[in-house]
Amino acid sequence: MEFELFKFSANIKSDIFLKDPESSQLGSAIISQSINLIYDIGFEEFNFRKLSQQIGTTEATIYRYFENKHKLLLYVTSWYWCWVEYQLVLHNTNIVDYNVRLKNAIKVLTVPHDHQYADINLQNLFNIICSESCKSYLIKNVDDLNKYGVYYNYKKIVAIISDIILKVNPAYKYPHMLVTTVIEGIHHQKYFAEHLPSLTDKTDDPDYLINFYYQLAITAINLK
Amino acid sequence: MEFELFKFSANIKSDIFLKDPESSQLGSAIISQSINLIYDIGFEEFNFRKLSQQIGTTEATIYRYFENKHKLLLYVTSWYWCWVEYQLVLHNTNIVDYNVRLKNAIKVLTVPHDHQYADINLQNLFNIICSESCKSYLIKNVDDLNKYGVYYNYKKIVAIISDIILKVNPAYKYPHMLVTTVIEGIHHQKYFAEHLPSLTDKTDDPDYLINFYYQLAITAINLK
DNA sequence: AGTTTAATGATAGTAATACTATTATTATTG
DNA sequence: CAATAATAATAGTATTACTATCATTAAACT
Repeated sequence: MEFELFKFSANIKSDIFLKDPESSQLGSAIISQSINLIYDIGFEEFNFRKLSQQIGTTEATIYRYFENKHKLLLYVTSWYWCWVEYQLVLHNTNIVDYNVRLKNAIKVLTVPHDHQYADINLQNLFNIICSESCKSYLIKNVDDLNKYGVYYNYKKIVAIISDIILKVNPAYKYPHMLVTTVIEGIHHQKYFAEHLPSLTDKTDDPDYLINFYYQLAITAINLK
Repeated sequence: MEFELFKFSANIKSDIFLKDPESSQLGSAIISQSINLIYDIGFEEFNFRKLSQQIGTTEATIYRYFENKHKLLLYVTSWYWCWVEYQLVLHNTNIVDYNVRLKNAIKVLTVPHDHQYADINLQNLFNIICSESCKSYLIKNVDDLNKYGVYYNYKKIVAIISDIILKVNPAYKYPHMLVTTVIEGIHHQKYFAEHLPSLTDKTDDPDYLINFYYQLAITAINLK
């Protein structure tokens, strides 16, 4: 009999999938292998035929779980935001200082703490979050999808961190803007550091990103 | 006989195209109509067949100008950065205060000043820059493309504004990071305001974005 | 144990996409 | 007016993004 403090289970809107991938081993394989395959070949080159070959199943079977590869990306990014939510709870329980909470949040958003969770490679996941996650909403049918609540998990993280900001300064006017600027900024800087270094300023300090965005945020928030 | 103070001509790396679209009327139509068509249907739905029908030419002809639709997007985004460079010159000539220069730069990045240039709809262009431009580098072959200098125009804008920042504070450590955070932030906030409003904080003030990012930048830069 | 039900595998097929190739026609240049 | 280049017209191919069908296996119920 196992004893678990937190049982992590992704809380993802059912409109994203046709059949819940958490309901079967094959479903789990679809998610974990998608992450690895998208990491290897990129989302544009990724398709259900290649994925089915990697898993050892058929294209038709994967289509029973997801309508198309875009919905799968939506699932993977939602899973990531669930994971972040879980990490935020872990890192911020019993922390009373909201400045520290904010810094911890930025820390969670900047590095994947662990290497592996169940069969999911968190390093690969974080990598594709940086390079592919914005493709889940930068699409023509974003408004339709949004009606079905498919961006719920991202919005929730933004709301949680916005609330921390408002605890630091209840009069601050732009908490959501600041949060999304920091989140998307982190993703971009990670990507630039790897591929377009002249667009960023990577240093030897492993915490340079955390420090940059924490400084940016905290000074903006405390501006009178 | 026409008299022009500035003759605007895009300075775009020839590796992006097969045949220079500025060299013919058809080429110009390819660019201007691409912008309108991508604006209408989004980059994923956009293809050379639809574009050729809109222009009244054939798919094969467009393929003589561009290898594929991704290169065309690269051309359009590069054209935008050329336009921004031109606007920066226009707005910052004779401005001595570098704080003002920075604010003007952010202004240029936030709103398309004019409505139309030649046959190009600048409103549509700016709109697709916000939603599609990051797809020009968030791709698997980014390193190959980068070797050919296809991101030259974006890098140049980042360098120009970074230099302004360094004039404000020569000791500032992260000028490029700050500039790309602001640029990509502006694009995201514009998009969120239109499609995912709970991720941003749009106000009645038409200058709220300019003010937010100028404040953010200037306080970060002047931090001792 | 045996029957129903559900999930997956195997296979096939279609419409659309992303091109490439070929030849004819028109426009431009020398 | 000839030569050259650009475009139009047409056709064709490989791949992608699915959908459909039916056989097989596994799970669940009685």
